Amino acid sequence: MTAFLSTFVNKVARKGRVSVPAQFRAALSDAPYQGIIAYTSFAEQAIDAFGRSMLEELNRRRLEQNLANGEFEQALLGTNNFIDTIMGLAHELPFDGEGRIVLPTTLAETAGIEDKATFVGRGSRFQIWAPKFFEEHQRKAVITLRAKIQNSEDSS
Amino acid sequence: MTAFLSTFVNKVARKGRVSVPAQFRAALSDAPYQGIIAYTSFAEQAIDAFGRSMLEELNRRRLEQNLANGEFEQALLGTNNFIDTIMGLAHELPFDGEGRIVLPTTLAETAGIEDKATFVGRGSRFQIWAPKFFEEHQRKAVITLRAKIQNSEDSS
DNA sequence: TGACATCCCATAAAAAACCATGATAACCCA
DNA sequence: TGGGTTATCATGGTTTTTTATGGGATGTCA
Repeated sequence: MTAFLSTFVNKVARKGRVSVPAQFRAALSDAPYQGIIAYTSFAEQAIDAFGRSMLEELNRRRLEQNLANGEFEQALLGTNNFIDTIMGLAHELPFDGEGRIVLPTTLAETAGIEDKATFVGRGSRFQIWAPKFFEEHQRKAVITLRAKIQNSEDSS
Repeated sequence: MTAFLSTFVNKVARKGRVSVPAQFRAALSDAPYQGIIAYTSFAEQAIDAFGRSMLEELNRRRLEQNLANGEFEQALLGTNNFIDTIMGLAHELPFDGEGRIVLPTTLAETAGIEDKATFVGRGSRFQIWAPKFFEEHQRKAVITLRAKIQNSEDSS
C-alpha cells in the first residue's frame, strides 16, 4: 500500500504516547527513517502528518531550484513562505519498537486531543484529530457534499 | 542532507554558551567539521546558520556560475555580492564536548538574545532567535499563510 | 600573572529502547 | 466449514540511554 486510507481511533497514553495504525506504518515501511513528520494544520483543528521522505523532497527541490538558478539570496533569505514556516512548525516523531509516537504537548493541545486520537487517511498524507472534533467535521462534510450533489442533479 | 526541523528553546549561560539541539547536531553529524556557520540575518532580527557543507556548496555553485558565464574577473575579484558579504560576516562556531556553541556577543546583541535562544529549523539551514521576537514573527507568519490558504480555497 | 577561552566532569530530567500481555484478526488443516 | 493455532496489533509498564545544563579545572596568550 502506498496511500493513507481509512480512519482509526487509538488510545493516547500518559505523555501523549499513541500507536500509529499498522496500515499507516505499512505505507511508510519502505522509507529509511521510521517515523512521521507532524505539524498543526493551518486549515483545521487537527494535526497534519506525512512521511519524512515527502518533506525532504520538498526541501531538496526548493533548494536545488534556487541554487541552480543562482538565486543564492532566495536560498538564504526570507522565511515567509510556506515551506520555511512548515519546517519551523514541524515535529519529527520517530516510531518506537512497537510503532508508537509521542505527540508533543503543543500539537495535542491545539488539536484538542486528550485520551483518544483519530487517525484519518488523506491519500499522500494523514491527519490526527480529537475524536469529537473529527466526528463533527465529518458530519458537516457529508452534509456539504450531499448538498452539492443535490444541486448538480437539479441543474442537470 | 538531513533537514533542520522544528523549534527548540534552550538556555543561554554566561558568556553566551548554549546547547545546539541534538536533532540539529544529528543533521550535521556526517560533516567532518563539528560545528556551525552563523551570521546576522539580513532579513530578520535573528541569526542565520548552517553547516559547513552548505557554505562550501554555495561557494562551489557561485564559482561554477561565474565560470560558465565567462565572468573570470568576477570569479577572482568579486567582493561586492551576497555570498562574499556573508563570508565576511560569518562566524565559525565549533561544538564543545557536549554539543554547545558560544554565541559571539555581536551576534547575540543584534538578535536581542539574552538568557534564552530559540532554534528554528528552516530545512537546509536554521535560525537562532530571541524567544519573544520569534513568537511574534511566527504568529504573523501563520496568520499570513492561513489567509493565503483560505483565499485559494475560496477561489477554487 | 591575569584575563580569556577551551576542556572535562557531574547530574537531573527527558527521551528512547526494552519486555510483557490481552485482544483481535489471519491462517491452516482436517 | 469449523475449530483450533498462530501471528499481529494495540497497549501498559519498566529500564536504559541521551540530553541539556551547571560548575569547575586546565591551558594559553598577552
